Amino acid sequence: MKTQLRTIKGILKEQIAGGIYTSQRKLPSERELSELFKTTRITLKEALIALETEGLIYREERRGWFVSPPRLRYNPLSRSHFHRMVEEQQRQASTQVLTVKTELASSEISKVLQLKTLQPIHRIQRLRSVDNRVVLFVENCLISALFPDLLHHDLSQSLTALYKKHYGFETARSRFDVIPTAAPEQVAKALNLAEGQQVLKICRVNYNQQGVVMDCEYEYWRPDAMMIEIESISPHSNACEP
Amino acid sequence: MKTQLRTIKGILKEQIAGGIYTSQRKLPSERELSELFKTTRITLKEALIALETEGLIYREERRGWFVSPPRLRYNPLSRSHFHRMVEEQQRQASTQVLTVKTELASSEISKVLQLKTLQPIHRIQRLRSVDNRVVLFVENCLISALFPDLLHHDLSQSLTALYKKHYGFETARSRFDVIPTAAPEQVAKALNLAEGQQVLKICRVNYNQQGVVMDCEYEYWRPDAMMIEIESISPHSNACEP
DNA sequence: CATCCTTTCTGGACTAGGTCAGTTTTGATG
DNA sequence: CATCAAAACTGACCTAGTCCAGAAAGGATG
Repeated sequence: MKTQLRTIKGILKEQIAGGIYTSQRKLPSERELSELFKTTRITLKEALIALETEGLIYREERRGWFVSPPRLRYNPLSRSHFHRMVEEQQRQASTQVLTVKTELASSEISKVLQLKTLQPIHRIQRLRSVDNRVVLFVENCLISALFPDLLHHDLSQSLTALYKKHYGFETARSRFDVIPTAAPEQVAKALNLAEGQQVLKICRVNYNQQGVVMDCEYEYWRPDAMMIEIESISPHSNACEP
Repeated sequence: MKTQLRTIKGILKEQIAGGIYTSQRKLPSERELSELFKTTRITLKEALIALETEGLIYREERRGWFVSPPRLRYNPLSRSHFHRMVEEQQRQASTQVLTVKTELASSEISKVLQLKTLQPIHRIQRLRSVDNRVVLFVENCLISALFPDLLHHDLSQSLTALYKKHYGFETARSRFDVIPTAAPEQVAKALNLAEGQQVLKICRVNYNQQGVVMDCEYEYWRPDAMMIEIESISPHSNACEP
C-alpha cells in the first residue's frame, strides 16, 4: 500500500467486508468520504470505481453507492428459467415488461435468426430484478409466424415456459456468446447505470426440437450481480446413459 | 449527443472504425487529444475509459492507448488447447512461463481440489499472447502426487497435452465459473494493466476419466481481447449418436 | 390524508492546473 | 557501430474547485 488510492481502497474494502454499511447497504456520499479521507472527490471516485469494477459496490445514478449483494449463480446451459433459478438460490425474482413491438426484422436480426425472407418479428424488452434490485435487461426477438397471438399472453413470466405450454416448442439446443462490454444508452438507463459503464452481454440463439431457430435473446447483466457457472459434460463421459 | 463526453466518444469511435489509427494502432497521447478536443485531460480520459470498457481500445501502462484487435472467440467447453484455438482463428499464439512453484495447498485450493489431507501442489503461472499482445494470465494448480516430474517438461506448451501424453490423463469433465472483476495486483502487472482495471476471471476445475479432480486453473483475460462462445447440446437432442 | 412545491442532497460533468514513475528516443561517447 | 546516460514523452496520480440535473425529503396546502 503506497499510493493514496490503494490506501483508500484497502480501508473501504475492509469496512465493507466488516459489514459496517450493512444497515442501509449505502455508503456515505462521495463528498463525505472525500472529506473523511482528506482527498478530492476525483481521487475518491477513482477508488469507488475500482471497487465497483471488482464487484464489491455499485452505484445508482444520483442516488448513491451501495454494497453489492452476493452474486447470483447463473447457468445459461440449464433450461431452468429465471424465476426458478433465482428462487432456488433463496432470492426473490421479479420481471417487468418494458416494451413490446412487432416490426420487420433488421438485417442483423435476420442474419442471426437465419431468415431468408423479410419477416415480421416480435421484440420484447424486459427488466428483471433480484431482491428488488434491477440486474438484467433482456430483449427477445422471435419470429412472429411461429408464435401467433403470443403478445396476448402474460409476458412477465418465462417465455420458455410459454413456448412450451402454448406452442409445443422446447429449446433443444442453444448457442450463446458472452461479451464484456459497455452498456448502450437505453440499457444503461433501464439498469440505472451511468452510460458507458461495464455490463456483461450475453447473446443467445435457441433452436427447437426440429433444429429450427426459434428466437434470439440479448441479455445485459449488471456485472457485479452475477457469475456464470457451467458444468460441462464431455462426449467421453457417460452422460448419455439414462 | 449532448454532453462533451458523448461528442468526444462519438468522434473517436468514428475515427477508430474508419481506420485512421491503423498504421500504428496507437492513438495520440492524452495531452494531445485533450488539446485537439479543447477539454481537460480528466474529461478526455473518461471518454477513453468508456471506449476501453466497450472493448474498442486498450491501454498499456505509461505506453499509450491502442486500438483493440478483433476479439478472440473462446470456447471453454472445447478440449482444443490455447495454441490450436488461436491458430484456427488465423492468429499467432505464444506462451511464456512466469513462475513455477511447489508448495503446500492453501485452504482455498484444498477445497477446490477436494483434498482431504495437507498435500503439496504445483503452481504454474503463465502469460499467453495473441499476435504478440499479452491477453491472458493463467495459473494452474495441480496435485503434485498425480504428476511426478511434471516440472521437468516444457511448460510453455499445452498442459492438457502434457497430461495426456505423459500421464494418460484426459479431461473428461470440467466445471467453470466466469466472473467479471478487477485485476489483482500481480495480474495487472503481468497483463500490463493499471491496477483495478477490469478483467474476466475464469476458474475451472478439471476431472479425469475416473472422475477425480486433476487440477484447477485461474484465467484472467483482458476483457476486450475475447468473447466466450458456447454451443450447448441438450440431453433432448441426438448428440450422443455417432 | 394525498398532492404539490420547495429545499436539500446526490452523483454527473467539467475546468485548470501540478507531480511522479516508468518508457522511449536521442545523442554523445567509446 | 554499439553502449549508455540524459532528455523527452507517456499515463498514473493528485489538488481544488464550479455548475448541473435528477432523487429524496420536508413542509405547506387543499
